[in-house]
Amino acid sequence: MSEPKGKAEGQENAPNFIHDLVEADIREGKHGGQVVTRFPPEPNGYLHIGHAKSICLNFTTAELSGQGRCHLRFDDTNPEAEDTEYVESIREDVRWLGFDWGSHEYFASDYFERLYDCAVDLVKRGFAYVDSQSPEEIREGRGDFYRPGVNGPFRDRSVEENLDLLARMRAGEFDEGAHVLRAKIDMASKDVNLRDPLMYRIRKVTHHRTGDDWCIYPMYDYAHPMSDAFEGITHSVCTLEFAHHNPLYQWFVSHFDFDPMPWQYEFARLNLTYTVMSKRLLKRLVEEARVSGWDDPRMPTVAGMRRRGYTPAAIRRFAERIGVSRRDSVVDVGLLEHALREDLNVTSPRTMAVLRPLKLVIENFPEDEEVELVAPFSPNDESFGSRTLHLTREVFIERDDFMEEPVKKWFRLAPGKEVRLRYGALVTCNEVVKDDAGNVVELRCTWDPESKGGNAPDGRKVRGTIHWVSAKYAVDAEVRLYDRLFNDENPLDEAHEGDFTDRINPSSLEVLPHAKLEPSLAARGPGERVQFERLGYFVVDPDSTRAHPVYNRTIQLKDSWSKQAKRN
RNA sequence: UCGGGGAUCGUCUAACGGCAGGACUCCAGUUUCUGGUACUGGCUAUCUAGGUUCGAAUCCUAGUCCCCGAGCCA
Repeated sequence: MSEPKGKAEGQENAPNFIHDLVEADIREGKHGGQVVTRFPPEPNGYLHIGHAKSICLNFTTAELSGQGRCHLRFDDTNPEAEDTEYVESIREDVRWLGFDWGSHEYFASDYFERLYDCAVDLVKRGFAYVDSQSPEEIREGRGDFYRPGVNGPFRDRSVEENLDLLARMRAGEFDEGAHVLRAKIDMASKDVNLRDPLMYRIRKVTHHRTGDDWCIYPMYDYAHPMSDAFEGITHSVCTLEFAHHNPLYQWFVSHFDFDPMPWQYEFARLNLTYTVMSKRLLKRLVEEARVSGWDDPRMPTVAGMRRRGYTPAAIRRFAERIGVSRRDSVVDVGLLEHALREDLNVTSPRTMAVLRPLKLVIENFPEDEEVELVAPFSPNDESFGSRTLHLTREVFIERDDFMEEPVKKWFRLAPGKEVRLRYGALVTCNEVVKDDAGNVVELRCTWDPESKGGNAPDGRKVRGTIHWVSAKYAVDAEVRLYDRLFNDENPLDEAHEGDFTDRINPSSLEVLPHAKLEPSLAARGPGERVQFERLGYFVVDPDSTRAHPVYNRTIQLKDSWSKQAKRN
């Protein structure tokens, strides 16, 4: 049965070689058609967009099989780095992204006893031994890329002695570094990972879950494949830098009778332009207070993106679009931003807010009069409903929407020009009021009372439409304007002088303390997303209160005018 | 001096010996009470050199460049 060649024509399927390969396994009935994957973070930090790619991959791969499942497993084998704080944030982030691991939440630390038993078994069968060399001696004995390693003096200890030593390691009789358990493989292997890799080390450190029950902890290389096998993982998906571990992974699991027998597959990790992704660097940003924390809206962490106003759907869509391959790549952050706008465009109510207010007085509008206007929350979707706006004698408009000496093709307000106040009325600017320093402080206009709602009865075309807020009803708010954290497409580019923190965009955050909101915006709670018409998408920050609303700019609308203006 | 992985529009990615396709970006236009959205059209790519073949991004040979690997981290 041959598939139609190529997917050309309106291909909706995201390119994804892992999916292709798993689908082939399902077709062939491998593992009885079962697909079990896992997302295995170490709880030592916050998840970022790179993890999100992996989460999406693992969960969607499992979905390929009708009865598949994806586990959430915390790889907590290094007690020094880990903490329950991170466990909770990871759970929250995965859930927020829209994935459900059901009852399949596991910890590598749950397997400590079983891992130990398996280690004892390997010792008994002559596949592991206790090495009592110092760390320096072990490193020396391992050789390097060009020289094979050499067998150490403890490599041929008797099974009895190894068993005794291992038991005493566990019992806490030895200091850290005194002994380690090593797999007995091949010190001369071309593959450095196979030169008797460490399985256990002594660490007298309290573990966030097992407390002081253990003072020996398994290494990733041993714990990870075994944990996969314990859980019945069929497809163990990880990033490319683990590719060298595959032979070792297979070595460990093949010494036991697991069914299914897991296999490891590697894909290229995500890199984004204008972004740093490594935990180490993100940590520096936090510690050096370049950002407000792990959930700073400029951070590529899931928590930061959530606070920024990203939607889970946008992130999932992005992950699907960029595909999965084995090629090192740097994805243009514009792709992420596009996926974001695409989702926000169809999910966000339209509202009006003025970021940098300029007062506009309608001189022929009676002082105490108000005009009620019904404005839809969406231009294309009636289900969003509408709200009532009040046009009053004094309104605020955006400073950027007025130009005293307009450039060519300027559609907005200028002396003598007529514009539409969106859903409001047509107004013409008559006079510009300035302060002593020559700054424009107020605009005096007249309106066409016949244009209530926004259109003139004579049908004349008015090109410019600007947003506005009634001065009488406006609600004061703080608006935080976020932009890309770095100026440089590749903040880590070594061709530059200095360090990546020198490439931080100084205007990645601008706080506007006195923005003016339409009243409907004051009642919204943290996490609610809206569009400020003509400006961008915004989200209510957790800092927001009824008395002091705070909105974060998620992303600007595409702006072909500013592009054109730059060319002029 | 070793081993592994990789190279296709500016970016990400398809094509598995048979018309180099899609998405983003960019450009031009239509619609529009958001200079938004939607819609239409357009530009742009097979690392290099040989070879096999009617036909090569794909197979072969030789090279070039990039990434990863020598933690008692994951």
